[in-house]
Amino acid sequence: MAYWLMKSEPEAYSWEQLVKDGSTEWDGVRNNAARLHLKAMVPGDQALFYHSGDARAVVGIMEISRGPQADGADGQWVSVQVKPVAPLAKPVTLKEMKAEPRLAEMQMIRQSRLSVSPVTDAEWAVLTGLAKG
DNA sequence: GCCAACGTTGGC
DNA sequence: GCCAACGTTGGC
Repeated sequence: MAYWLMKSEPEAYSWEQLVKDGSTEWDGVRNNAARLHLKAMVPGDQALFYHSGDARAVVGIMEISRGPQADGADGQWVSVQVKPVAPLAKPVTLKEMKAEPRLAEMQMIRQSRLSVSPVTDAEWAVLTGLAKG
């Protein structure tokens, strides 16, 4: 099983909204690197939900509930379906992540604009550990 | 409000 | 095919 990190501005679509909705289509991604990550997703994979903008923290864990399908008329882009698994007991802020040496190589730290990025098993363990406080 | 990073567009 | 200009994202 693979791990991912997906970001959204809470003003656009928040974790709370996802919980309310029960699941959502993660669409509108129009970046090639992010597209490749979406295409690599398999149902059952887990993903961190990161709030960008003012919040700047990982707030919850999602599961990929359906693999990639075409997003848009030209078939060039894809979306996946996600559902919430659990909120983090304690959100992990970007500041904490940057202060943690074991997360220094995280793709989202190295390339902050990338909206969908892979997370290694080790990084996942560290991050969920931080979330327990 | 500013700026860095990065992607895209368009002229050549 | 190159590269300057421009737009967008996201952190500070």
